[in-house]
Amino acid sequence: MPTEKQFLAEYRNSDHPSPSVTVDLVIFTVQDADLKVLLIRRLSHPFQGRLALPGGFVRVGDAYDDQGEDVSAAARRELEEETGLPASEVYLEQLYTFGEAGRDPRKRVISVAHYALIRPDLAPMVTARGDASNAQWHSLSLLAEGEQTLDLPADPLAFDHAHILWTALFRIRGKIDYAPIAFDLVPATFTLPELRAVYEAIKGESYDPSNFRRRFKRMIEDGTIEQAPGKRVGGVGRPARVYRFLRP
Amino acid sequence: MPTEKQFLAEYRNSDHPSPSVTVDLVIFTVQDADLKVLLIRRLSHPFQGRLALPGGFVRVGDAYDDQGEDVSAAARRELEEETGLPASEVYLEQLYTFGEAGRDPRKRVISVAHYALIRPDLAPMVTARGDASNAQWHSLSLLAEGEQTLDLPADPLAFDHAHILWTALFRIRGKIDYAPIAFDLVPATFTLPELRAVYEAIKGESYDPSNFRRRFKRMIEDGTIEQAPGKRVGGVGRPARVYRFLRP
DNA sequence: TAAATAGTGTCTATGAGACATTATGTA
DNA sequence: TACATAATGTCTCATAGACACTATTTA
Repeated sequence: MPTEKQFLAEYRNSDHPSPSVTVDLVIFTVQDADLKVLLIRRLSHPFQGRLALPGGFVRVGDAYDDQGEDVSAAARRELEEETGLPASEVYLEQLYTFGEAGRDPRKRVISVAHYALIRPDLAPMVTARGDASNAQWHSLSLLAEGEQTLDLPADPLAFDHAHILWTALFRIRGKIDYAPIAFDLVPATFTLPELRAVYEAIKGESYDPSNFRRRFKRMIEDGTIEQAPGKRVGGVGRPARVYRFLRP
Repeated sequence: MPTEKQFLAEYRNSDHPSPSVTVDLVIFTVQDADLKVLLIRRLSHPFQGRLALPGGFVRVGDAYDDQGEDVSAAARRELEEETGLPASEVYLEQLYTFGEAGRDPRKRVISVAHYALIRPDLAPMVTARGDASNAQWHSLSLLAEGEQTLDLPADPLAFDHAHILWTALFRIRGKIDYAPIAFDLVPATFTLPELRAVYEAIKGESYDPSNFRRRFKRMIEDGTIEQAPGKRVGGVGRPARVYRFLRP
């Protein structure tokens, strides 16, 4: 009976074929009360010319003492490569793993999809970079209203990315009701109307301003958000108070 | 510029090393008001002799026209192999993908964890089979009370399986509040006290029988559950009415 | 001053927690 | 009949929806 050490020393990889594993990213932001997602235009086959989610391969090592990068690290790395933003400034979470055979016509690819939330003050930096990233923000407002499929007939997404995008939208719609993810879609200081616009963009429905206010009045009493100095000036109408989210 | 067809014809797999992909299963049942999970005793290295979650490799094909089985199909297959039950009788859902480098000391393995819910009338069949499956039900009642780590010091689980198990428990604790998963943990006909025992086992807290009853009175009015003929006889005390869940 | 938007107050319906009370079976 | 458990009823409080009203800014 070998010891565990001996077993590992003699272990050889089996000869079964292995899949490739990728991470795909559904990167959201809210600009002008409008939910947007970052998509790239594919330059090569397959699905050449189609819009697609940003993503890439998980780097795998075959050395005994280096198995490569964590899947979560691959997601962070891709996020930084695609947006130019440090992952520390972005909310990033694993979404779901899409592992249907044939979802990539080239070979067996299993995708661990993630979603990310970009604050609107950082969103313009993503598309204003000089480098070769051809990523653009695309509005989801048309889709959110009709609850239709996310495949616009005129411009369907590559691979199963419409399915992934729909899954991500469904996830944040559910999660915003019980987790403070809306604060990752407003600037560090924000007004209650701005926060409400995030909820309305994600849920695709309007909220009563008064009742929405009351909902966050409790968070002020809790100490989860606090009033910040200054007001939002410049627009028409009464300026709104400014708040800051205190991450627990 | 090649067409997509030409591109695919000329496509060759890159020479990057690929990971192995497995599915691991967190299989729950509730017996005698007690949440239980199905674990196997590992017979070989690594972690020989330790308890572990059932699981296995996703079968991957390298032929152009056969990329192997879907990840979800692999989970169903493993579920049937480990339990002997048809997957159609079991609730099965993807949980999370665990892709940390080094989580398997042999080589890079990415695990797409799933969880399953077995009705208590089927649970005895899982462990009463003649074949070589050395799976056993293990109670989680000790762990649920103290909210401690799931690694019992005396018998820690193999790999990162304690982490996976904790993630699954956390998931069903949240999901039972808004999805009808409790009905997958009672027989086809059940009493309200039986259903309440499932909630109490999963949440690790007790429910007021009266308020719990009111909560499901609405489902009777909705038509999501209906009264079934007969009563639960045999025990002491007043026999309880029997209900049936009408899957929407 | 008018328009626009921010913020407050109030009425009501619904649902949950706590707990007393009644009903129906078995030993 | 005593006991155990199922089922019902009630009181109270917290919260959400609807909506009327007040406050503060700009044009």
